[in-house]
Amino acid sequence: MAARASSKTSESSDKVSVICRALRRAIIEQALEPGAKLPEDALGERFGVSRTIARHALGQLAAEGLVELRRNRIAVVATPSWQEARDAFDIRIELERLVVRQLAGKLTKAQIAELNAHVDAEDRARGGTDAVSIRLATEFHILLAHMTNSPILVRYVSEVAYRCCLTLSLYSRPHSTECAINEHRAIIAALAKGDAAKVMELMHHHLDSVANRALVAPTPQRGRDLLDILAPYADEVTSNRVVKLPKIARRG
Amino acid sequence: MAARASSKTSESSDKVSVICRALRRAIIEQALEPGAKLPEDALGERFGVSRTIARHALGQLAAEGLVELRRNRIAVVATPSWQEARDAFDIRIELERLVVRQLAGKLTKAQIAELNAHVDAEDRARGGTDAVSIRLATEFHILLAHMTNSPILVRYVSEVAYRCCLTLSLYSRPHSTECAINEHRAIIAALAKGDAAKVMELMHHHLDSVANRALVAPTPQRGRDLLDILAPYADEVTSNRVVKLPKIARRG
DNA sequence: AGCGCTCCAATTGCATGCAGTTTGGCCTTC
DNA sequence: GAAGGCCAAACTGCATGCAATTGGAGCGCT
Repeated sequence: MAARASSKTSESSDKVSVICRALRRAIIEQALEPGAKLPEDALGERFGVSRTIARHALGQLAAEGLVELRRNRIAVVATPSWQEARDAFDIRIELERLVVRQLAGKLTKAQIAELNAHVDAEDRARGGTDAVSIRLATEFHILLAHMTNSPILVRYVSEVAYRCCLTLSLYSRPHSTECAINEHRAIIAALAKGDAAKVMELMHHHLDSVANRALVAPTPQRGRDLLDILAPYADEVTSNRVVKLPKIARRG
Repeated sequence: MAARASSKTSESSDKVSVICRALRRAIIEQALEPGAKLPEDALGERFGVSRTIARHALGQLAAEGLVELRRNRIAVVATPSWQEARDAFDIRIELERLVVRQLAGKLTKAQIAELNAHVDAEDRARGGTDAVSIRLATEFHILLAHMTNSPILVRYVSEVAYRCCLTLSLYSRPHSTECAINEHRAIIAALAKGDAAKVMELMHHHLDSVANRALVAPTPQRGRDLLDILAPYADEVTSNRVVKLPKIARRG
């Protein structure tokens, strides 16, 4: 029997949603790097909509954590700190353990075939760019979440997976995706077999190793924002009076 | 040592954010029941802003799952199905186990005092309305999440806790909050003692029992939307051709 | 050069206006 | 009296316009 009865969860076809999807994809494929500016005007013009719509889309993406919004400032693609990246992975591990726990032994043959087909696609994409491989790997996890047919779970897994994607582009060294693909296959096998404990363990290990491979170390030099680095020092000052520094250069 | 260095995570003071906060609170205190209509005009007038802003706020709340938005239709306070409510609690259990796992043994004396003070407040509020008790209980959990100082975790725990709040107002029988308060105290004690496994178990049991006390059973009668009830039946029909019924009366 | 100042283009925050869609009542018809 | 069609009011989807804020170029001073 299928994990649950099917139901639609796709986003509506508002102009706002269209822009959200486009930006989301651009971000996770690293066409837009973390820190990239996203002026409302430019987005509106690019997508043929008014600034109102672009603004609304940015609001949605900010709610998902993909975009940072500060009052009266240009929106930028989010630049998670190393710690936030690690936190995201920790949350992701728990959520996806829940996913596979619900799914173990409950998948139809068709669903298993769909999963295998996806991993095949990942395999074929191994020659391509890293960005595509990462996107496909992420989509595998989202596909799993969809099969639980819990819209809330889908939403959270998707969001946190996208965030992880984002951090991979920030902190990851060019990494081989082969073992990840094998781990995907192992997860499918354990799901089919119905061994919940085993598949939870597999998923945990899989995500943990992806995180460890990517988040090499708290390398404060690489892509970190100066203010983040100084934050712990500033915290020791009375929070109102900010330390006066000789012109802090923020990354453009 | 504190769980982590402190940092601000509060929402900005946009008009949009103000409206979001107000609506969120109104919803979780059941001033706005699930299904209540939220026309943009009315909200704008009530809060002294334009429809644009009200609309944006509704978009944010929809992203949090507190509001349902359908194209060209009046926004309504979300009406989660029983299954969605159960899913929300399942996710919440995992997230909050993560919270206490990170917090066990890492709290400062000041933080423990803050937690105790909050539970004292819960105690004092026992005479008041159920809505206030539920809100305070929820805020205890959010306070815990804040102490991890992981913004992502705070966001997810808050969201899912609010959603649970919402479902409590839908499905819960008037329930006594006393045992919940005692469980909160037990969690604080275990956190102070630093017994991670124990406190995870406590949190799991606490949330599970809240869920079980509230989500008594798949009672299709109470507050459920007629279309939800009929959904499983409709699923057995070819999905395109909808069963013709003699004028379905939706809850107004 | 390096630092501080002023001013203007770029950009956001928000309200309003118009067009298209839905809703709910009324009227006709059976 | 019930079913169905019609129409106005209500409401949303979206673009545009205006005021306020920002940040960076240019300029003078040390």
